[in-house]
Parts: sequence; structure tokens; C-alpha cells
Amino acid sequence: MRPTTKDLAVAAGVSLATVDRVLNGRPGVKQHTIEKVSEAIRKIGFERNISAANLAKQKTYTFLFLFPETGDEFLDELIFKIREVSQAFTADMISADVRRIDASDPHKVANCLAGLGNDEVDGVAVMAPETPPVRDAMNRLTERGIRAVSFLSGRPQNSDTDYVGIDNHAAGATSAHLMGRFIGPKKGSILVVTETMQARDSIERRLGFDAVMNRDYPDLHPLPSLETYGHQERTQLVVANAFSNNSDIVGAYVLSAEARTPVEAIIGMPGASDVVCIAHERTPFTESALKANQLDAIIAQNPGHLVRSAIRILRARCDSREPLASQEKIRIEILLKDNL
Amino acid sequence: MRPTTKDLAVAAGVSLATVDRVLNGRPGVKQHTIEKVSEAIRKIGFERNISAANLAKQKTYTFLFLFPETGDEFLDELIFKIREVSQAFTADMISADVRRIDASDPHKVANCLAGLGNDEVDGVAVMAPETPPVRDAMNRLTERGIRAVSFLSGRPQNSDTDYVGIDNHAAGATSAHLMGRFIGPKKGSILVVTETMQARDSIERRLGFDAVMNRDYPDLHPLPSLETYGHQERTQLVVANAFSNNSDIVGAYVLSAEARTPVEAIIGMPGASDVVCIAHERTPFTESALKANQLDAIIAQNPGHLVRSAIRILRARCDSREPLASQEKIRIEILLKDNL
DNA sequence: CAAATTTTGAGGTACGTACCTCAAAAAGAG
DNA sequence: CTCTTTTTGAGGTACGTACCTCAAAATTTG
Repeated sequence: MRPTTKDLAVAAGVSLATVDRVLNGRPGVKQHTIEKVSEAIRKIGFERNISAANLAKQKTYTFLFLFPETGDEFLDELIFKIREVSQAFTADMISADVRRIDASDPHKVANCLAGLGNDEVDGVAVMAPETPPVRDAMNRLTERGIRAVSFLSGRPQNSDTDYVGIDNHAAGATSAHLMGRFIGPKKGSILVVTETMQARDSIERRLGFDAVMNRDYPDLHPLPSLETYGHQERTQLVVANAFSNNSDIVGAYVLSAEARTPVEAIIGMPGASDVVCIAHERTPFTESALKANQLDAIIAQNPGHLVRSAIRILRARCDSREPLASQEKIRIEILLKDNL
Repeated sequence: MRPTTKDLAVAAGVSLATVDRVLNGRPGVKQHTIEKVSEAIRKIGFERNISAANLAKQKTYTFLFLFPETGDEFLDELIFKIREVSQAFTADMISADVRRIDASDPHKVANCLAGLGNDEVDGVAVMAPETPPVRDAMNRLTERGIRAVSFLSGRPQNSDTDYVGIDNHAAGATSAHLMGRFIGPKKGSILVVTETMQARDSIERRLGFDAVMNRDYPDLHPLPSLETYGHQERTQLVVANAFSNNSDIVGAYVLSAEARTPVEAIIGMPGASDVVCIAHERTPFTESALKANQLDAIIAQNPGHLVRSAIRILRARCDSREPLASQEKIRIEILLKDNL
């Protein structure tokens, strides 16, 4: 049988009250006694029964996903998953909600984070560009005892904040590898399109992509990144320009999660059916484009895993546990028609 | 606040004792009362606090993984993961163990299953070929209240037993797709190697592989499956024979989890560096072969996910809950050098 | 050495559920 | 209508932990 606090008290030669004081960091215990208890914990392998503790504390975990106001189908899918996962986690006394704010304004994000009360929320998953105000606000949250993770975007480099999402450099490298192999012996240029190169994920994907292209596929020339800014007409224009300026386009890589507009522009170009086209994230659109052979592969991260991972990490941090790293590494999925 | 049994009693207009009788299926309650309580459950959205219930019941989940005695590196990895995951799940009062038996003898497997006591084990994940004795033994286990899932091999087709593992038909199809694209415009034969075609997973992978090859890549001809029976000399022989009988081999697909022997035989053949080679499962060997460009892709299933999924499904079944299907579908991972 | 202070122990209640007993109420049988 | 049986209620204890109070013991201070 698993040892309880009672067993621990006996093993440490102290009373239950003292064990309680030590376990919950209450004052008025001699250093020597603390050590006696700590040693007994190791000796008998005591592990606090978190369920029982949460029951006694009436603890419920409340987590918040802070998402941008504007978003693509992938964001919708994430929000749907949060509701689904939240449902499934009620048994674990966890509830998760979504709040959407204008992520383009770092101060709004920071203000929102600053306005969160300790009684209101136990942890936040923030999806917003990494800017000093946001980083500061997240650090201040942590100081106040509210856990924070970076969700998909904006992993602070030199911070110890947890990050939930794929390794974007590796994702770009994987795209390049796949594209190089799919294109085969042909030579030519590669179109690279994104919503904005301001976003950290786009930058990293591009770097990974270029690294592999340069190293392994010298016959392929990635063109400078085209930015769509999310506007359909602009996308149409820059893609058409790129095709008319480069008659040798053999591949297209859409960096951003918003794939629909760029992909539709690309497949509308003459001769586009011979262009190997790779995009990110599984959405109703990318899925049907893959089935219709308009896309050759999708580089994806599983929305359900992302959401669950964020919640597991936040919960672990709330319990002062270390998350299981091997479980929380989000895999880069390669989707083809046959493994959708 | 989440409604408790007390709230439920008030809402149903009955006493706590009656609520308890209904919730735990104890006898001596009028049908009409049961319905009153059930309706109140729906009305106030009552959900049993499983942590509290398990605490009261002193319930701990004990799960067993039944694995073959002989196995490859992938099996070792699985066993390692079971220990790791078991550790992480102690907080949830779950413990998982491994028992290894001679899986080639269905009766030994069946006997082992039959010998499991209800007090000893709550659920079993069985990795053994699907044979009538095993299927029967699993059904009888279920009847005795011990949950069972098929792990990787031997999903009974017409049974409602849960299955943990990838869709092997889709995995074969994915391999074919990838191989077709990687080989490009060349024509030729494809070597297909496996430990044994007796195994259901090999059969299904082969079917999926052939389906896509026939449909999409008419210039590629998959050869009849070579069986190694796990013997190194035999492998060497059949592979060498295949190469000397077929001068146009452009691809090789290793179906089975044991990839080392076949892959080593293949890369030892003259001209093998031009052969696109795809194998299953990530192991130290396949990983290094991928990095060394000896393998072009690995089709994998994540051992950690497999183990966790099996445990989550068993736990859900023990609690008479439905597992979350979208979480438990094991994804077919495509591993390239860049997303290892 | 006594007084003040710190440290420890003993005991309680609570969380939400399970499971038990015993008595009271309701329903059915004759 | 009485007697038997079924159904229900009231109350208790327990699980492992948290958190509280009060007194006793140990230690430090003057």
C-alpha cells in the first residue's frame, strides 16, 4: 500500500501536524525537523496523493487560452478542441476557457494579462507575438503565482517560459527535404509565401527551409518571401508577379497557418499543376486541397495535442511538478493523402 | 460550484442514501425513484467526482502489458516507455507492468490471460497474434470485469475490443505514396520484406501499399513479400536472390518492426544507394540509418503515445467511460532526417 | 532559574464519495 | 385492516490530505 501522511509521521518520528507543516511549508518548524521529515519522505517513498489534496483544498484548475481576435480556420479548430478537451478534463477538476484579444497590440495583451486575478485563473496559454511588454507581463504573472506558457507563437528565447508548439526550424527543414525529394531531378525556383515575416514562426520556418535547401538541393532556388498581410487582392498580385517574373517555379511553400488565400492564388496560376506545393496546418481547406492533389503535403501540428499539452504543462506547474518532456514535445506531422 | 451528491439528493427529492443506491447500482430502489434521480442528474448536470470516489473506494488501477518474449529494439523501447509512463501515472493511482510470454503459442497466451485474478489486475494490453484461443480468452476476461485492449497486433475484426496502434493499411498506403514520390519518374521493381506474412499488421500494410502502388504508380512493380523469419542468414539469402533475379530494383519497403536485419542486407547490395528504402518504427538503428541516408523515411508510431493511449483507454473502460476517440487515434508519423 | 518564545503534538472538522446499519415509512399480501 | 415485505431516510465511519485551535513540551533569553 502506498504510504500516507500518517506513515510518514511514524517514519519521521514526528506528529501528523508537523508533517503537515513541512509538506505545506508552514512556519514554525526547526530546520532539523524539516530534514528528518524530508529524509523519511525519501526513505519510505512518500508521494502526496494529489487527488486527496485537491479534494481537501477544494482545488479546481482554471486555465485560460489567450488568442488573437482575427484568425484562420486553424484557430477555429484550436478553439473547438479547447471546448472538447475542457469537457474531457472536467473529471480532473480542470476547466479551460478562451479569451480573444487584439494580439497585434502588445499593450492590450499585456493589460489583459495584468488584469487577471489570482482567484480567477491558475494558468494562461498565450498566443501573441513576442514583444517586450508581453514578455514582461508574462513574467509578472508568474511572479504572482499564475503560470504562463507560450502557445505556438512568441516563445521568448532567453526565458524559461514553457513553449507549446512544434520546432519551427525543423518544420521548415522538413518541408524543404520533402519538397526537394518530391521535385526530383528538376531545377528551378521555389515560391515562399507567408502572411507576414514579422511572425517568429515564419522566420524560423524560413531559416530551416533555406538551410536544407542550400545544403541538399543546390538546383532549387527559394525566392524571397512574399508577404500577403492577409489580403486576398494583394496575395493574388504578389503571386502573379512572382510567376511572371520567374518562369521556372517548380515548388511553393506556404509558411503561415493561413494557407487558403496563398494556395488558391498559386493553384490558379497557369502550369501550377506541376508545382510541388506544401503548406502548414490541417484545416478543411488544406485537407480538401491535399485530396485534390492541389497540395502535395501538409506540415501539421495536432490541435488536440497542442491544447492538451498546454493544459498538462500548466497543471504540472500548478502542482510544482516537472512536465514529462518526452510527452510534451509536439511532433511535426507530415500529412499525405493516405495518412490524413 | 460543481454539484455534489448532496445537491443531487435535494434536486431529486430523495435522501443521500437513495442517491448512493442509484449511483452505485445497489438493489432495493423502485424504478420510479431511479428515474427521478437520473432525471435530476441530467437536470443539474451532476458528474461523479472520480477522484473522491476512488479515494473512498481506495481504488488503484493495475494494468498489465502482455508482450512477446522475443522482440526487437522497438519492443525494448515500448517497455522502457511503460516504466516511464507508469512512474508519471502514480499520481493518478495507476500502475502498469509488463509480463512477457511466448506469444507464438496462443494457448500460453490464453492460459496467462485466464490466470489473471480480478484482484490482481484491472486491465490488460495484449500484444499477440489474433487467434481464436486468444480472442476467446480476451472475451472471457472482459466478462470477468477485467478490461482488455489489443496492443499493436491482433485486432480482432469482428470484436468490439479496443485496439491501440496505427491503421496499418493507411501506413502501407503512406509508404507507397512516399516511395512513389521519392523514386520519381524511374521505373522498376520494389522489394518488400517482412519478418513473417503471418502477422496481421504485415498483411494490412502490404495491402495498403499495393493499393496505392497499383493506383498511382503503374511504373513501379512491388515484388512478392520476402519473409525473413527473423534469421539473419536467411534474410541475407532471400534479399541477395531478389537482387540478382531483379536487376531493376528501385525501392525497398520493410514491413515489419524488426528492420535491422533486412535493411542491413539491402544496403549491402551493390547499387543499393540508389534504392529508395522505407522501414517502420523508430529505433536506434533506423534512426542512425536515416541520418546516414541509408533509409529515406521511417513510418513510425510513437511508443509513448501507444503506451499512454492503452492506459487511458483501460482507465476509461474501468470507469465505464467512453475514451476520447480523437485523442486515442494513433497517428502515422513520417520521419525524415529533419523531423527526427 | 524563571520567564518568554519557539517548536511540537493532539485533536478536531472538512472535502466528495462509498458503504454500512438501523429504523421509519410506504407498498403489497392476506 | 393487519402483517409482511419492500423501499426510503437518517446517521455514522472511512479514504488521504488540508487547515485550524489549543495545550504541552522544548528551547532560548534575561
